[in-house]
Amino acid sequence: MAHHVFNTPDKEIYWKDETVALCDELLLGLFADPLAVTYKESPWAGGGNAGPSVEVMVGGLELATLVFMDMKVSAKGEYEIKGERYSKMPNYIVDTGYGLERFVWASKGSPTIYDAIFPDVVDHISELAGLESSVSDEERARILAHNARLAGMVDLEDASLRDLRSKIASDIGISAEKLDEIITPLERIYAVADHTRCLAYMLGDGIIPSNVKAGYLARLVIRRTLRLMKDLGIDVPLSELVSMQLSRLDYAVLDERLETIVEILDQEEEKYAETLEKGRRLVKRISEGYKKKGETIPLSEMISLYDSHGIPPEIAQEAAFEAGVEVDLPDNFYSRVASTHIKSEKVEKEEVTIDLPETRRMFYERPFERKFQAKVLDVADGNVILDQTLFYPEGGGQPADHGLIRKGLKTFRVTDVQSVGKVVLHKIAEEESAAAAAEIKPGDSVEGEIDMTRRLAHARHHTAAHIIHDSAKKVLGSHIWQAGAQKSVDRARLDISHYKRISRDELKEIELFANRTVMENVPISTGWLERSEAEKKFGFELYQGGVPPGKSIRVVQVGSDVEACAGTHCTNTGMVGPIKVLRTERVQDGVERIEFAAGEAAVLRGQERDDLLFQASDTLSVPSEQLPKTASRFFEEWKDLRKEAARLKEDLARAQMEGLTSKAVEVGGLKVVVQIVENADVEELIKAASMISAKDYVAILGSESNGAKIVASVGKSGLEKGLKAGDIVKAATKVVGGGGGGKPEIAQGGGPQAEKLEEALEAGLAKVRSASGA
RNA sequence: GGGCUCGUAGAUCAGGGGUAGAUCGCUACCUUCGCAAGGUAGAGGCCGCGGGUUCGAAUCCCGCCGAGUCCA
Repeated sequence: MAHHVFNTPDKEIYWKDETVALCDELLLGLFADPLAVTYKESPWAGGGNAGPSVEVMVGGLELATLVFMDMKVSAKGEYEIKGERYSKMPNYIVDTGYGLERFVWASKGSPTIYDAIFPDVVDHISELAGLESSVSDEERARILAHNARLAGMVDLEDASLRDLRSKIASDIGISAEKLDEIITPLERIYAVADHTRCLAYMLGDGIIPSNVKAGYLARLVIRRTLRLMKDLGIDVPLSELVSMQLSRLDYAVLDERLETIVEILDQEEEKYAETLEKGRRLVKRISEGYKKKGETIPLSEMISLYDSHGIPPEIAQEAAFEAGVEVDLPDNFYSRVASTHIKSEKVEKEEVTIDLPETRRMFYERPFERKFQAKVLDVADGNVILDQTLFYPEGGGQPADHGLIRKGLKTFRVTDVQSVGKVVLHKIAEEESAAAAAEIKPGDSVEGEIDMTRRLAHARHHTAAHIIHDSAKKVLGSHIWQAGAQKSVDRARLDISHYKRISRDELKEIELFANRTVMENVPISTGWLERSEAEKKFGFELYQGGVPPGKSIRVVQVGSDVEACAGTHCTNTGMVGPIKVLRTERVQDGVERIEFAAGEAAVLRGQERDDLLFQASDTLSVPSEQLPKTASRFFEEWKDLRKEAARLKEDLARAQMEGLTSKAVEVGGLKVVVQIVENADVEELIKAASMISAKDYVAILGSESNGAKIVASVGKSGLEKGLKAGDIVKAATKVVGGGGGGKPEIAQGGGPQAEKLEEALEAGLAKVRSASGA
């Protein structure tokens, strides 16, 4: 229950005093005791606005909040509330919220609001948790009532929950522990009851859990509820409880919707279990690391676990404890997390207003006319403003029209069209804008001409977007809602709300349905309707692309799809031409993007794909039908060959080893092999070298493959003398103009000057000589 | 919209410029009347994709794709 009052500088309806007076009147009408009513004023801020607020309490129970918004966020504002700066607004608004259900509670005298509103649900949850119903137990009822009254009077921001508890306990005359023991499970039950109902509403309204925005809120509620259920030992799927809540909502939920909601919840429950499981493993690994070092897990690690892996600190602590490591976990954990996030700066939008009469927009009545006459009202910053236009300004995901503006024999290209307030701006091409400013003057008559190819491509994509949206709804379910759209000349995309990835088969079906709608060639009707009338007729599903302003809205009907839409459309679905779905993308959790092309663009995109097929089948010399089979065959063969090559290299190295060791020279008491191995790559050299050094030789091997490659390895005796393979390689590769390095046992390197390979190996040998003290 | 994390064997993950690893699972053999356990051997990797830097990239840089998570 809420109502708003908008006051403007010219017209004040009512403000604080009168609002409170009205509230007082209402309460006195309902309650006999005026002394039980308390008003408490405090600053309020939220959603970019702020102002004073008044809490209305009866017997400790907050029944209503009266908010008086008269400030907005402003970097240079003179008031500071909750760490943000605000300045006064010209308009001031009264926003009151009366808790209907709280009134019911207050009048019924039940122990808590939940017992008053949905006793059956509370009973059911209590039963699942193995607790007796609270309502029947008189002592509990008394304690709860007392608790509620006192809790309502204390501002939680000022006092900690623990202080509050002990105060209440002593008031009632029991120990704080006893109070805790009674209240904690009950609080959880009420919380589950409350959260599941909240979820019933949210999901019933079509919100899909996500990692952003409202969907994220839904996910948070789901997870919190799951944790509460676990604490209570309730072992039924969350979807069961929410279904129960849904069944008792005041509006009917369709079976299909219910099925979707159950699926969403089950999926969320499973996902959360997975996240937690993954989290526990991660904590265990991290714990082991700290255990080895004999340290406790620092706060920074806990924050990172929560922040980037979603592992609640309690669960992390539990898992760490199991691994035998202590955790540094302060009480104000969550506010510590918050402080690591930098507050995003809100940019104040400068409202541009142009003081010119409204531009008449003719593109709705005459959608396929190319040319029009108009009078110039103004020219500013390369923008021409006319009294009327056929140019469609960018809006609703449809880009602006392009075209020409003619004055006499001079023509100027229009490269952008924007709608600012009621006025349409025609942007002249950068390089022509100076000439246009010189030529075109207010009062002139000009002719406009629309680039119809571009306009039609937009229209096709726009209409196609409506058709795809409709098809997606048919294929995926009625929970589909448009979450954004963008059209262009050669492709378009439509974002829809959906709780899982669209499968390849579903995508094909959507494409097929869409093209059937095209082939049915049904007329598209567009027209202006009174907002309330349109809503009554078509429901809120009209507002797929957002809620447009104004008293009357433009309604576009494409087959079974009806939307409020300001774009330019085809006249019938056949005009759209073929629709080709190109791909899907998961733009966020819970939002799928469908990319598609319509009309000529669809044909072109199709041809591009055919080209890919032709090119691929051409290189493989097989017909395209056999591409998948051939490709996988080649891939398998390639893997086999790779393995075989590795085996052969090993064999080859082994075979070469004997020949190489027989040519060893003695340097400083070490047997050293210095050889060029023809046609060997690095891998082969490494294998050979490591085999040679295994027999306690020093190997310096080189080959020419794509420049000079040099590998050195040092056996046991060499290592004992402090000889390092890396040093040998570094000395050798310097000669061929490159570099190298590695471990003491084996190292590799190379350089571009292959002709100096022999010299390089000599340098390597010289290094051995000097290092071994010979 | 912004931040953070992660893509390596069938699974879970190490490695973070220098010959791709561990554990579980899988296959074969040994042991057994048979199974489990144990022992031995082996198979299994475009280190997500594409660029760049480098003598050399799974590793560093950039872009893309995919997944997760937190915040407003």
